[in-house]
Amino acid sequence: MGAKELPKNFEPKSAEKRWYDFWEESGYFKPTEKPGAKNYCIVIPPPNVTGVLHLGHALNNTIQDVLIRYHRMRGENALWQPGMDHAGIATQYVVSKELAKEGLSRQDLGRDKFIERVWKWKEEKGGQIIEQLKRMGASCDWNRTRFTMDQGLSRAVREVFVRLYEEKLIYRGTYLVNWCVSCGTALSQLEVEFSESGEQGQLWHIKYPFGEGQGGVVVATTRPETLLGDSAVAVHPEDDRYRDVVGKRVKLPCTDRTIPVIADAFVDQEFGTGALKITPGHDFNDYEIGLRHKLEVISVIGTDGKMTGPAGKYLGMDRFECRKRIVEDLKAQGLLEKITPYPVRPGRCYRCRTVVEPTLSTQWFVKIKPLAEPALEAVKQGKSRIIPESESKKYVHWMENIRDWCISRQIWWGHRIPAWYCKDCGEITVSRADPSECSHCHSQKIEQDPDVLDTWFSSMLWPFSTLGWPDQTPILKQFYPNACLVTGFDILYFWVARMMMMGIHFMGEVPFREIYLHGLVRDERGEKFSKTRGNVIDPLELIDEYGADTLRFSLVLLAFYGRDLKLSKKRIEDVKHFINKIWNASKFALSQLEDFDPGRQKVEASARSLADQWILSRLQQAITEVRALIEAYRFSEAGQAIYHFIWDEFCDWYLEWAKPAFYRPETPEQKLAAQETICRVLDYALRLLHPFMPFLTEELWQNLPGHGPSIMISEFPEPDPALVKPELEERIKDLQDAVTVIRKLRAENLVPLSGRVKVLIIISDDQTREFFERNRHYLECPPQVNSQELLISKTGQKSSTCVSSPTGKGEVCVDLAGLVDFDKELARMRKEREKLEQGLERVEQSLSQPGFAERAPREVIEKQMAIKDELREKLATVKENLERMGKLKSQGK
RNA sequence: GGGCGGAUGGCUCAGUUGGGAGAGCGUUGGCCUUACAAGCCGAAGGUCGCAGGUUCAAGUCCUGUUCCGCCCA
Repeated sequence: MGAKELPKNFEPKSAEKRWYDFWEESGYFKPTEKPGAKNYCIVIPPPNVTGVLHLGHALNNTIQDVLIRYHRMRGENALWQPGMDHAGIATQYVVSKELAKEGLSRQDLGRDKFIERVWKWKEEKGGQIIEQLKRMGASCDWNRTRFTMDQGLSRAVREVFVRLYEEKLIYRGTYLVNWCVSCGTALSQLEVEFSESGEQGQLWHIKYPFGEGQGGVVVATTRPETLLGDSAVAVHPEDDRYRDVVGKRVKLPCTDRTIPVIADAFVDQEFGTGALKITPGHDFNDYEIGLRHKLEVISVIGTDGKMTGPAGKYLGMDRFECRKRIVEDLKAQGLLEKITPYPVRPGRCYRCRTVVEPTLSTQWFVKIKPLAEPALEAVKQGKSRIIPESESKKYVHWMENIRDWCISRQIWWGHRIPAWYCKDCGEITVSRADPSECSHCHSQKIEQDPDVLDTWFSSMLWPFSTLGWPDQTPILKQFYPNACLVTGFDILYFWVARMMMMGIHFMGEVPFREIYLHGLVRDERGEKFSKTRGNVIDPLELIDEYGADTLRFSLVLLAFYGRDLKLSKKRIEDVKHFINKIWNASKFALSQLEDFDPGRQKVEASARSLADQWILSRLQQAITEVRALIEAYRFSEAGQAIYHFIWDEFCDWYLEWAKPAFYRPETPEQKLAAQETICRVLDYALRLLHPFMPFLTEELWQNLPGHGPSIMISEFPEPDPALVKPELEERIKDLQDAVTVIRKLRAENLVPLSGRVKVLIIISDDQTREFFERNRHYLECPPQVNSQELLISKTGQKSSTCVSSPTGKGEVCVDLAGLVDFDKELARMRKEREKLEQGLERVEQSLSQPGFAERAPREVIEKQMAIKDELREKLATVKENLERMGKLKSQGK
């Protein structure tokens, strides 16, 4: 080998840095702007500015990179638009924590100073994830990186808010909302999480005595402290137990109020006592019932989680403390009937895990139905295709049951709501530019709403705001709608649904042609990664240990269509082995190509050997498959197709068959043809693999004779029909079958490769026999048999010391020269016979099935007949051999 | 409670208009065969969750059922 000799192993660290810098400096990440080329745009799901790379990002971005590299290589104008999300609550939390270390709160700093501080934090520590994505090999156009709080994107937010307000699709009102007492802000429904298995709670059975007379009604509740805000007790209208009670009034314990007993069909008669306390101020269902019955809404828990004025003597007490006190007081009054354990599922803040308190509050909302309907239709009509299909059902279901969206948040970091309240006339001014006076009475005493918008309000504009909207930029025209969105199905509602609504509403067209939703990355036991479980794997550590390509390909192989994926070190090791295999095969191939120049040395197709033609034909098949599978978002199968082609076909068969052409060429043309073939196949195989393993493939490709500037901008392989040879493949298959049988017989009789054997192949069909004879070197070459000792014949003269087994086209006999273990061989053959008999029985049964001949299609009948014939022949061979061997054994030979 | 999905060799999963049950890993036997022991060549291993039905033919379609997962209430 010459100067180009490759190192023993692939060294990911140096290759990754080297090639990534090279690509970026060469400007390969930018769209090519080739005139006439198809536009292909993916916008990145913007990671949080506070985020660090986890395996979910790794998967998500690997898939996007596969797509974008694939389409780029197909010659399309490919733009992968990167950026980050300002993550309102999360970022404010991080910076507040930093401040706390200095003994400060955000209130100490004041709003403006705090915001300044957040920006400073963002510049210094935010956005680490961008650098981490680069380590994954992500080929985003980094010059176009956007941030949701950037000026441009903020302008888009304002434009959208104002337009929706003008269209009366945004309104302000006082309703029950999910309130986090710890974060001090309202949350949307989606930001409230429920624990998977429920939590241990209790059910308190409390007696509400009748206002007059004896007795009372017993209610069961998991939240006794809310009774202070009760407005009624409800029972089911058809509940006989309470028929006489409806309309009466009961005394509300711990207060001096009485409340009515009402009838409402919402009540579940089976639950508890069948009587439900109604607290419209602190429960969503009760709120609805309250509306139906015009009940008073009483807030007894404040925004700080402490009891309020209407709670009477419990004023100022924490809500959980109050629960204990209420229970004690009820006990003291003899009103507590019993306590039973009961699993509860309290809603918790997605950010801080505090139990969310439904609270009456004045907030901004988006009236969602008018926006949801077209977005629902778009998916139903296939304008945006959700992949996998099953996910679109969830989308439809969600959209059909969607409720108004609370968009105001009582935090500081985010897009401030562009609404100003007039102190004089009380009217609201909503404006694109900061106003100096009230638009109603021109008073200058106006004050901006202190709240900011839900972070999703800006990210829902991402597919067009990143491209310049509200300006009608050329790039917006070019790349909207985006070709594809790749994201996890966990944010289908949060993000995808909202982008659909906004895209259609403001751009008049769906934001994406296709939406690919992938699963969650889990650990090897199928559990979610979490800090509390302690099973978190840092992708960067994996990259350090195994290389980015290994991680990428591992994720791809596991990313089965529509499923969560279970990652383990073992799977990663497997891919490491595959990479090593590619490396070694390439090393071998390149070592044979040192004197080869594809530009100068033209090879006639006729000079190609059978093996050359075969591997080229198989390559076309691989190309066709990989293209189709990528386009169908079947990444795992695409990866497997490449794996199979490279390992099983290229390495295991072709390289072995090509070796004689390199080591002992019969003619220079033969060697040249093999060189041309190996060069071409390696070139194309690397290109097929490039979207999945960008670094390894570039490293190897740059060593190929006649390579271009970068594999990244080379053309993705297209199948060449002229090279597809199904008949040749069939005949090669016959050879491979024969080789496999020789190997099998050797292996089962423990004959090492060093042990010489004589092989006889009996083939009655003249054409096949002649083909075998002409290509006998292929039977010898993965070295199973010495050429002098291979006999191919029409009829057999089997020696007494041979073992044999049928192949599809004949019979293979291996002479063990006295080494036959008769018992073992007889056992093997009996098993072989048994299998064939079973198979034959099955086929014959299906053939003899009444109606089969009349109703089955001709090709099925023919196929079954062919199978039957083959099995029969094989069975006859085996039976004959069994008999022969039995005789030999009894003769004691 | 409602919606959706899954159940196929020890494990992870393929199986695309119904037509002789597949792959990778693991297990196991044998090989240092000059690209690769991170390798090579073999082998074993499944009544396709259960019960019905449609069909000449069901892992594949229909109905019911059990378990598991996810989402929503």
